[in-house]
Amino acid sequence: MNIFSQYRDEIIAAVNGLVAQSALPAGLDLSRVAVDPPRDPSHGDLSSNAAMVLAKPAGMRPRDLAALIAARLESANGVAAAEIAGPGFINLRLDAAVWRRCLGDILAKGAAYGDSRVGNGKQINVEFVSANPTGPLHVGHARGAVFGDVLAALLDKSGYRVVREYYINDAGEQVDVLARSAYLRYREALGHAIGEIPNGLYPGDYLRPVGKALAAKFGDRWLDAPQSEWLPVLRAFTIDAMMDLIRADLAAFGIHHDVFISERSLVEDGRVDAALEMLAARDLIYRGTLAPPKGKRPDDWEPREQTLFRATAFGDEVDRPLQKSDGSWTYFASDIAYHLDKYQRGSVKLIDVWGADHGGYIQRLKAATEAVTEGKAALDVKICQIVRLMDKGEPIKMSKRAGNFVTLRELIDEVGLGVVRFIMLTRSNDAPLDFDFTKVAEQSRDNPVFYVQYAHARCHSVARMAADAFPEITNGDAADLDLLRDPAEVSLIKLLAQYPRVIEAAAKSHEPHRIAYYLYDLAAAFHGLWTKGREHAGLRFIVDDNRPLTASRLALVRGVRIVIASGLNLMGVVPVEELR
RNA sequence: GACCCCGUAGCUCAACCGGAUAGAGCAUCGGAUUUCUAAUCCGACGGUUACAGGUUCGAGUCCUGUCGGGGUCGCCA
Repeated sequence: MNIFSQYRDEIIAAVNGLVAQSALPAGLDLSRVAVDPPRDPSHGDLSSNAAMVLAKPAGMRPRDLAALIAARLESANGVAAAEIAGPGFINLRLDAAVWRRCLGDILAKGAAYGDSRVGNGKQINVEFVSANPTGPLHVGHARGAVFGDVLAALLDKSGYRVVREYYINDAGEQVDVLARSAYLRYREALGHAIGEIPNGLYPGDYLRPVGKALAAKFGDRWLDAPQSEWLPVLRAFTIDAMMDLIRADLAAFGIHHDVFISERSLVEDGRVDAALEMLAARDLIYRGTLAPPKGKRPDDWEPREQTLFRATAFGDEVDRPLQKSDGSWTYFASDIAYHLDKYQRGSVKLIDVWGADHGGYIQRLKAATEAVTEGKAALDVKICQIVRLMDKGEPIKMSKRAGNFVTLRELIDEVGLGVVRFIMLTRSNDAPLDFDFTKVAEQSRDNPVFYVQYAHARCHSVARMAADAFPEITNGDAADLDLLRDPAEVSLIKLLAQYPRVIEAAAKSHEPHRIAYYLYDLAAAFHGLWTKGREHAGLRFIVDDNRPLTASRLALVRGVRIVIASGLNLMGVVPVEELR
């Protein structure tokens, strides 16, 4: 039950009633009618802009229209008052009983509270991580990994059929570099001195075990063989090893993908050719020469004729190359085939989660997706800005070249899985994020993970204490929610009632960080009520000589616990019951 | 030079498809502790939402331009 959409329906019913009376013209566009919680509590419980957005098409003054709608709402179920305010807002005040029913609903639904059907069973494909199979995951991947995973969870909860997907970039130059790097480690494993790893190859130690495994499997078979012979073999072997590494990292990070797709397999199965033929048949591919970039021109610029996709026909800046000079496909070409493939497997909504450095690539892939699916699939690309690792407010210097970059595994071991995941969602995805090792280990209010976990633990603590005071009270007790009358209690329930709306909005806007902010607010409200009980004994959750009141307050605490646990679970963070 | 993201309190950031008096935390100052875990809470201070125009009943949010920070820029992914 989403109280906001429920009363939005009431308002629309009221408008339709006025249309039926011919008080309003038919055919009004109701899509902009919204029902929101007002910022200022004196504006009631729910606030709607209906009269303001409908005034012009209805040919009325906003406040006059608001009066008509409000008059009809007065008699709506659960409405205590419908007032007109400001330029034409309709403010609804609800019966206290409505809020108590909300709490009852939360308790009844438990973990299913907040589920919705807005996705209507539609299949949606979320592609995330998709790190090159050239090494273990590092902090740079962590943010996109959490973002994609939680977005997928959010869409799942909102009634979509979610496909979580990882695209393996195993067809380009990078994996050849990887194979040559592994070859050196293979020589090393066979006792040959290899010296410094040459510039441009992967220096990481993680390739040493691969070298040993290659030596164990092939002996000295490739030692004096030409590169053309060993490269494909070593490449396949090493990619497999890297993907094993990455899958293990993902598992340690609590992430599961439903589908892993190999770029190479798309090329080898002729899927790229097929996709490009579809475009060619519609005259969207041609041979041509691109103009050099304006302003800063690369030193070695010379005009070249290339195979180009007509991206400009779909809103991109320039047409984009599909083929390298050696005849192989560019990454872009196989990506076109890949996105067509996602569509053909049943997803009309596609989401890609990328790092900020790929921002310049969005337009062309949206253009290509539109072209190759003939406008039937919509691609949304979410960009995650960089994570700056800090310690005590000072940036930590990292360089891949020196091999001292922080792996995802090290990060998890150092601060814990839940902390990493939560912190990654404490910023909007398109803002850079500071990850401070000192701060996230702190147990204080400016560490949101701790703060929210503490609220959850407190809920459990109260339940434990209550079990001592009233051994006979159980979770199954039918609590009389009418006893929850303190304004602070009621406003806590109102906050709980917003949860389904937060989930829906986060899912719709593809912004999982909203859960983190909501949970922080909820935790603050709960801590506040808790402290009130210290100051006024009558507001304690456990009231020694009043069993019925204690039972109803425990029900409220249970509601808080359910919602915090639900939000944390969505974020992939395990709610803790104790913090000691 | 072009394109994308960002610019909100001293600092780090929110602001729900455009809504009413722009909100939190930190910092600063002042309070609350015989505890259902004070690892917490309450209050005060703090704003020309970078700047200039525009759209409209209404703009931090949308459009145009300027300035500043970051990212990207023909066969890397």
